[in-house]
Amino acid sequence: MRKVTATPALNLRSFLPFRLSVLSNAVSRRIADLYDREFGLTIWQWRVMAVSADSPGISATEIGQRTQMDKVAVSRAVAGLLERSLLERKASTQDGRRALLFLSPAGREIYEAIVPLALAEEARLLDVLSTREAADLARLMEKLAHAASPDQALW
Amino acid sequence: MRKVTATPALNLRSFLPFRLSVLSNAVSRRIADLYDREFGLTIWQWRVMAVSADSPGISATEIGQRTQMDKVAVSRAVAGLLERSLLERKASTQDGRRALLFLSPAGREIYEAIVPLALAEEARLLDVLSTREAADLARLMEKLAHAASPDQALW
DNA sequence: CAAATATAGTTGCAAATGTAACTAATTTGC
DNA sequence: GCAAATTAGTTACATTTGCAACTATATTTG
Repeated sequence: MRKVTATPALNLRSFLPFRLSVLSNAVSRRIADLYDREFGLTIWQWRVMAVSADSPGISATEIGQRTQMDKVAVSRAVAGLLERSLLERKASTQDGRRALLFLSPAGREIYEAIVPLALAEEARLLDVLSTREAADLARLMEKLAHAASPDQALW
Repeated sequence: MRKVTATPALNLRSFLPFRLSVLSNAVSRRIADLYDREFGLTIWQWRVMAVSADSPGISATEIGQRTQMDKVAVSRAVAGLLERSLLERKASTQDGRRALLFLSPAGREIYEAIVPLALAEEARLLDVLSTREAADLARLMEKLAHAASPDQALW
């Protein structure tokens, strides 16, 4: 009797990591275009602005934790925003290493202009799902996030 | 009566494009580590190998279409694989511009070693979902893919 | 309280990536 | 059947990214 060693099939098109990557890139590209075209911002600058708006006085390290950016990426995004005076920085009085970050008035203005556009873009995507489906998706992604990175909360 | 202009809330943590990006990165990182650590392959080299295994004699352009890689990325991944003799290339007799790509025996050997590991990694993720949930996820991602990129099939 | 260790953030350098220009082969349209 | 336009794939250059080393401040420990 001949031994048959079947190679298990791997079809890229149905391989979850591949699909996730392609979908995420397609979605990101659309909104990155939006931020860049309209406001000259990178995705990372936008993320920094978003958490700074949410938590004025946040530090770069905390931004990194919340946004899953590494500290170099945060540092560079912050530098770009300071350069354009969209962000303001004060040294912490308790800890001279930390810098507290705040949106400047100009930064807040841009932030408030972007928010509705970003939400509209998200809504455009979610429009193809029912309320129930959108909730399911969030729940399933939550589970996957936990499986992919058990030790740390991803968001 | 004072006019109140409420800024709509945007919480990064619940913003779909952000979540997708973070989840996709977490998943990709795990499997990229696998390909790299064990076999010295990049994700793009792995993708090229996967479609070459599936469709021997495929061209670089077709690989790009199937994997959503741009042609420069394909060209570089192919160059790296040729360099290591994991891939073989013949000119097409019908069209002198096209190059037909095949896994070499060594390439096939590596491919067959990776497949079970990649599938195991995928299974490890999908383990946290029921069969039903996994099917739902695939369906929801399909819908989003269509919404994100209406003109072209993403996979 | 001084030395060692840890943390916040930046900088420099190498590798990866994207864009545009290019070569070579093919197809189109007159 | 030949000039113009198109397509496959590579190369060159600029930009982005990731990692390690660095500076400066804070904390720990003996």
